[in-house]
This record gives sequence, structure tokens and C-alpha cells, in this order.
Amino acid sequence: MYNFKKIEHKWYKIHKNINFLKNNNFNNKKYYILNMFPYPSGLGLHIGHAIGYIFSDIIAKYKISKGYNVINPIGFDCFGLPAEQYAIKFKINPKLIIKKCIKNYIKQIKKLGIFINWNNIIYTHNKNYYKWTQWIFIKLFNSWYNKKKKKIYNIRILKNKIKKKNIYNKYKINKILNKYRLIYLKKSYVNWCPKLHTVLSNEEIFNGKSIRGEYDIKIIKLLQWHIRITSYIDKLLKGYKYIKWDKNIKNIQKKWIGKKKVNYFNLYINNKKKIKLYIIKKKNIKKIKNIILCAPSNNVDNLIKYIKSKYKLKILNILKKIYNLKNYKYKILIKSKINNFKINIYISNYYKSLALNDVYINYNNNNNKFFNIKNNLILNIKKHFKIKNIYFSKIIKKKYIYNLKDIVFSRQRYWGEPIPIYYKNNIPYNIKEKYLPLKLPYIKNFNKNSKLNNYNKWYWNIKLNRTVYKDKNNKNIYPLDKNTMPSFAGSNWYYLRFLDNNNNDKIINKKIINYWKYVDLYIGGIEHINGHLLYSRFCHKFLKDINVINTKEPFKQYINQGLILYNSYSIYKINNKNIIISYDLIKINKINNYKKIYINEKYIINNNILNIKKFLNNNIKYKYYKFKFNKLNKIICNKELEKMSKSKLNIINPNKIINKYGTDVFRLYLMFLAPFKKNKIWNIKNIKGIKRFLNNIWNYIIININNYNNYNNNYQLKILYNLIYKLNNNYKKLNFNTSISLFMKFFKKIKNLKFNRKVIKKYLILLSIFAPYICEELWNKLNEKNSIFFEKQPIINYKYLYNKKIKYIIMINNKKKIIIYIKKKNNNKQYIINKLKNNNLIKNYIIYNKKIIFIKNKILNILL
RNA sequence: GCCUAGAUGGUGAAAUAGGUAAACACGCAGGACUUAAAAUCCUGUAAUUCAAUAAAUGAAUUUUGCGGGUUCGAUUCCCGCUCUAGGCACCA
Repeated sequence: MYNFKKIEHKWYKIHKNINFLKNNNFNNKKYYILNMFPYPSGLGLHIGHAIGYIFSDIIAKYKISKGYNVINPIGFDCFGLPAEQYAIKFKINPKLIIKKCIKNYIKQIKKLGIFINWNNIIYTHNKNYYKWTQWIFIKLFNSWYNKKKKKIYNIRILKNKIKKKNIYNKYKINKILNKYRLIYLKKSYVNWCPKLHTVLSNEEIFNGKSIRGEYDIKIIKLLQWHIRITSYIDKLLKGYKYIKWDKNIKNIQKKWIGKKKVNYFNLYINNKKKIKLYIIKKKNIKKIKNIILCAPSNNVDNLIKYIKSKYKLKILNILKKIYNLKNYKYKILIKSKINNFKINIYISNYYKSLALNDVYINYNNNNNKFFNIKNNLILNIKKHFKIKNIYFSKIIKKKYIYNLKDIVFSRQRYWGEPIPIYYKNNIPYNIKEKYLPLKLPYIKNFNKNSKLNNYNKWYWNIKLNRTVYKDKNNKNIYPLDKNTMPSFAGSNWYYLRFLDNNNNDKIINKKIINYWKYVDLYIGGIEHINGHLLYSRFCHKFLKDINVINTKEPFKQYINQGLILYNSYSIYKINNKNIIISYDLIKINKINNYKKIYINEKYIINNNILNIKKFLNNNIKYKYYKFKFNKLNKIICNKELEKMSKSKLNIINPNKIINKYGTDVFRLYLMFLAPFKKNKIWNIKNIKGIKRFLNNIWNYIIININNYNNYNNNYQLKILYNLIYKLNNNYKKLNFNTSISLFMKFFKKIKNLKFNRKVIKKYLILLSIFAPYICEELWNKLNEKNSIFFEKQPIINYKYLYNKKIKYIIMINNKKKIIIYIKKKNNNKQYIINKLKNNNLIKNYIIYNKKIIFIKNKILNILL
């Protein structure tokens, strides 16, 4: 048994002081590998993160040993909702919470045995970082896209043009410019909670009520910043040519962008109100009969009111009918008179659209193609009938439509980058670049009212160029924008900043970016494809257009990491009552007004039963709650298999496993578990095999430590080169579970042969990439003075891989009978048949054959 | 509901320009060592049936979620389903 704790600690300390990664030798080949940076939550790093970091470390170490100049950095995406909520709960500034979390994360990352560029670390909430996030905001604000020339121009050019005309006043000019800016103001819908006095995300709402406090939600319109990503759609679509992503990943994004050529109609309701309607095939318009309006999440009642008032529909009958269909809980039939004809309008929540912005018509069950309608309703036609009862205008024109919308870029929160805009007579102006950053004020006694609009110093003095208190007598003071940016603002462009994280004068140095260019391999979850990955591509293209960088795409290759799935458990609380109800009762009694609360696995006894005593001991809040038990006098919890995530409280901390088995075993195990891309259900069952494997290697080498045999053994060299050959293929495929089994197979063979120092040393170099510490220690014990990570990858001598004989599988009626080996010079059909005529098992078959199928170098199949 | 991916022994999985299904592990069973346990090592291990023996063993059939198709041959390609997971725009 080797003492992994001692060894791993020793080599961690030594490696810390050696720089294996990034240097400034710009003549060397470069390799930029990057993991999606984590959001530092209180629960810390989980297995999913660990797999990602270990995977990228393996590739980084491989590339180093191939002579590349490698960068593999880490940073933290610090702004965001969870920290702010936590801050409200405990009345501390989010900055302090984040600081604690990051410390914990770094501690955990250091246990994984990975090489990280610690000098290049970034934090998005650091003012030296978000200064540049704000800088990008201003650049977007002051740019517009010329559709004819397909180029980005400064807004000043447009402004001067309009001014020259001398027709418009400054308000009108501002309105026009707002229609062109790449970041612009527009009203859009949000979930508003009057009681909490805040905007809520879909995730903060359950069954139509806010999760915090269980209050009602209203849908209101708010003036918000939007990014005009739609003007970059063609560029985004063209960009796929330059990147090496999986086909299906590209397809997901392409479909999300959803460019379609359509015909364009008007649909009239009550002769007055019209809905714009896009249709792909003209003839399909005849098939429309029913219309389904899609409500935002679980909020059908509000939608009915909205529709009633907007379209003045006479609602004849409302049938609250709950269908058994999965997502059709809120399907409601409204019979109304439209153009004196009856039409069925269904309302459903099956499309979870927050802003009511998306409108689709599904006209055909078979091929599920969609129409898109503008006026904030979703229409879905299930069956096709001949048209009788709706009136359509003639086709107006053909045009392109997109699924992708401009992105809402403002949040009504505190914990985000402040928007560097102030308002003069209601016209937005940006703070001058040289006065950035516009710092986020520090609020000590943090609570739910801690927002920028409650912060009394939130005014901009254009003379002093800093934030000030309001002073009625001073004419140079203007109110600042009270929104903050969403959390993806900082993650749009972070991969650039790693390369030059301390630069105060520029977003990035030109020389540096010209060398590193882009991320060669980007690793992250598939769930980010339609968000972060798309926004980053947009941002990169914009930065290219304003000459910050000169490459077309940010991520040359992208590999999506499979999700780690694990059981999550939840209990159910009746809305507005302090009652916890057993999950099976909800199903039996079809109860609707409940709230789902995730709980930790440790409170569960067998068969999903809640251990109430244990639960109450650690959750004092529920001490005075009533419990509604089932027939067996138990509280049953809901068990689901979901992705490992902090919000679901089903995360596994890697530290426990590392402490028990060591980093090397942990690393090998995670890679051995399953293919990297595959979703994996977490289990720890098979880890013993890895432990045994490393132990055996240790024992084998330690016993032979003074054996200096260095001879050339053909068989040993053959299996070694075979191993290297197959490992190299796996590096190309980016799949390492079979690499581990290759190492095991090799060791099985070699351990029964004479000890060969030369072969074993090469084996250690190969294995060190996966199990760094044990290999480093053994390398050292074999009297090597330098670190094993300065060694280059062993090179294959192909002479040894050459096979003299060819294997043939002989089949009778597609079933394997025997295997024969043929010399290369005899590799032909007739020779094999002749040979088989002398074989007792086969010769009769050959005589009576109907047909013989011969596949060169593989198979001879005799059909009878 | 729509979009995307996946499904192979008791378990994690391996094998796809269509050609020996189950590599490598875990678990289990038996054995060795030990007073005993743990650890370690060795042997066996997809299922069913048949033959035969003291025993080793041999033979046949079935099997990659379900139902079809193409093919001499399908885990792999095509069509139709089922189930599971992820995304659906303010979680990150």
C-alpha cells in the first residue's frame, strides 16, 4: 500500500513552484484550453466541475509534453442572483459572500492535481474587470449596423447625418438613434411581484406564485436595455464554417437562431384588431381552425384578462378543464365570436415564455412546422380543417424571420455591473470611457431594498465625472441608470481577459491576442449552447468589427461535457399555509396550490420517507409546521433523477472521496467512469478497481527499484508502442475511459514479464498525465532528478507495430466457426479456400456452399 | 408541447467507413493465505437448452429499449414507437 497522502502533499508543494504552463515565448506553438468558469456558490465545487477540470488538465499536460506553450486558466463568474438572495437572507453584502465562496473553490481546485495559471485568475466582480465589461457596453451603445454595407459604424456618423437634415429635435433624434444602436432601450415584459417589489425569474416562481413568500405575480412592461444580436444573425450563421464543433451542437444553435423565409399576412379579429402572421407555405393557411394562446409560466388567469382587454373578445364560456396531458394542465376552452363566427381558443402553459413575445402556430401534426406571429401571443393550431371562420388579408410580402430575439440586457438588481449611462432630459448618454469603471456602491447593511435606485448617491456629475449626491442647485448632476447588467455580461468576453488580466489601459494587448488568437479547446455543459456560447460568439464578432481582435470565432473547438445526474429529493408545502404534505397525497388528491422545496439526501430514510426528526433539527424554520401524513403515517418525498446542481441540493462534494482514496485514484476514476460527453448517473461503486490498479503498479516498481535491466525486448516494445498508438488516438477523439483500460491491460501483460526499466519509465511518462503524483514519486524513486512533466511524449517506432500475419474469421451462415491466420503473401480468397478444404470442421461446408463472401483482411463467410 | 441527446449482462461500460457482441472494471460465487476479520491473490461469471462424464468439457439456440425495413451480415443505416435526461430566453 502506498501512502498517497504523503506523496500527494509533497508533490503538490513542489509543483506549485514550477511553471509548467504559459510563457511569453511567442515563437512556440500555442494551445489555449479553457473550462467554462464556475459560479462560486456556497456549496462549493461538485463532481461535474471536477470532471471538467481534470479532463482539461489531462489535455493540457499532454500538450505540454508535446512541446506546446499551454494556457489553462481559471476565473470566477461572481455576479448573479443566488449571491444576492443569500445576501438578502443573511443581511451581508454579496461581495463578502462571494469572497468566502471563492476561497473554498480555490482550496478544492488545488486538490485536483491540476496545472492552472494562477497568475491569470479573473473575477468578474473585480472593478478592474468590469471596467471593461462597461467599456464593451459603451462601444455597443455607440455602434450601429449598416445592413446595406454589412458593417459596423460609429453612431456619430448617423447622428451627424440626421442633424444635417435639420428637421428633428433632439428627442426625435434620440428616438431614431435608439432604433439603430446595438444596445438600445425597449419595453418588454417581466414577472413583477408587488409584495416583494422586485422582478422575478421563471425559476423563482412555482405554480404561479413566488417561491419566496408565495405571493402573486403580475406581468408588467418595463423599459429595458436590449442587445441587437439579431443584426449579427447572418454573421453568426456563417461562422460555423470556421469552427470545429460537433454537428449536433451546431444544429442546436442554428435551430435556436431559427432563420426562416416566410409569407406575411394579417389575421383580423373583431374587424379591428389584427395580428401579424407569418406562414411558410401559403396553402397551409386553409388548415387553421383552432388557436392556442400560450400563457407565461403557470399564469393563465392573467393572460385571459390580458386577451379580453386587448382584443375585446366576448368570452362565452370558460371551461377550466385540466387535461391529463403532461404539460397541458392549464388548457382552457374559450368560445368566442370572431367575425361572427365561433372559434376555439385554447390557453396553455406548454410554452414557458416569460415575455409573451413568442408566437407560434402549429398547423400540422405530422411535420410540426411553425409560424411566427408578432403580437405577443402564441397560437397553436392542432388539426387542419377547411377555413370558415377567420379572415385573413392577402399576402403582403415575403421576409425572413428568426427565432432568436434581441437579448434583454438589464436587471433590476444590485449585484451586477452598473450600466454606465446617465440621463439628461430623459435622453441616455454614456459616461466617458476614461472615467470607467462606474463603481458598484458598497452597501454594508444589505437587505431587500438594497438596489441602485434606493442608493441616494446614484447621480453623475458631468464636470467632476464621478457619482455624487443629488443637489438641486447644481446643474451638472444627472441621474444614472438604475439597472445592472445580467450575469452573462461578464462571461461574454472573459476568455480574452485571461491572456492579459492586469492590463489597465486596454481590454487586451494586441501583441498578446495576435499570438493566442482564440480558445483552441473549450469545455463546458451542453446547457449553455443557446445562451453563453451564442452571446460570446456575438461579442467576439463585435470586438473584431471594432478592431480589438482579428479572429472570426472565439472557440475553435468545443466539447460538451456530459451532465452528472443524481437523485434529488423534495418535500411539498401548501401555499400560504404552514403545512407540509406527503407527496403521494398531492398525486391522489390532485392538489395544485403547492410549492416544491428541495431537501438534502441525508434527511431521507428508505423508500423516499422523510426523517422528520433529523430534518427539523437542522431546519428550525419548519419547527412549527403541521405535517399531513399519508395512510402509513409517513411523509413521502419526491425522488427525481436530475442534473447535479446547487439549486437542487443534490451535489456531491469531491473532497470526501479525495481524502479517502487520493487525488490520483479520483482522477483516474472520473475518467474511467464513462465517455466524457455522456450524461452519467453518479456512483462510486467501481472506484476500488482503480485503487487496486495503482497499488499494483506501486508494488511492482518498488520491488524492482534496484533492477537496472534496460534490454530491448521485441514483445515488450511491441505492446508499449501499441499502447502509445492507441492512447494517441484517444487524445484525438477526446475520450479517455478506454485509455485507462489500455493502461490496465498493458500492466496486466507486463507484470508477469521480466522487469524492464526502460519500458516502465516510458509507461510512467504516459500514465503521469492521468495520475500525476504517484508517477512523479515513482519517477523520482527510479533516480530521476527532474520532474516527469519535463519529459516529452515517447515516440512510436512503427517497425514494431507491423503485423506479419493477417487474421481471418471464418463464418458459416454468418456465424463464427474458426479463426485462421494467413501470411501476407497468401492474402487471397483462393488460397484461404484451399487451406480450408484441409480443415476437418470446415471442409464439408465448402463443398456444399451456395455462395462464398470474401472481405479482404477480415472475413470469409460461407453460405449454405 | 417543441428542439436536442441517450437506451448494450446483476452494475459502470467496450466494439460503429455495417463483419468475432460484452474488452477493461465493479459486484457476485468458489478457492488460497489467516485463529478470525479486513486486505491481497487465483478461478469462474450474458441467458436458456441439450449431450456426456469421476472431472475438465462440448454442442445448439436466444440476446444490444419495443415493432418493422434494407443487407450474405445491423449495437452501427432507414421508418415508426416507448422511456429517460437536458434546453425553451431573469439559475448559471
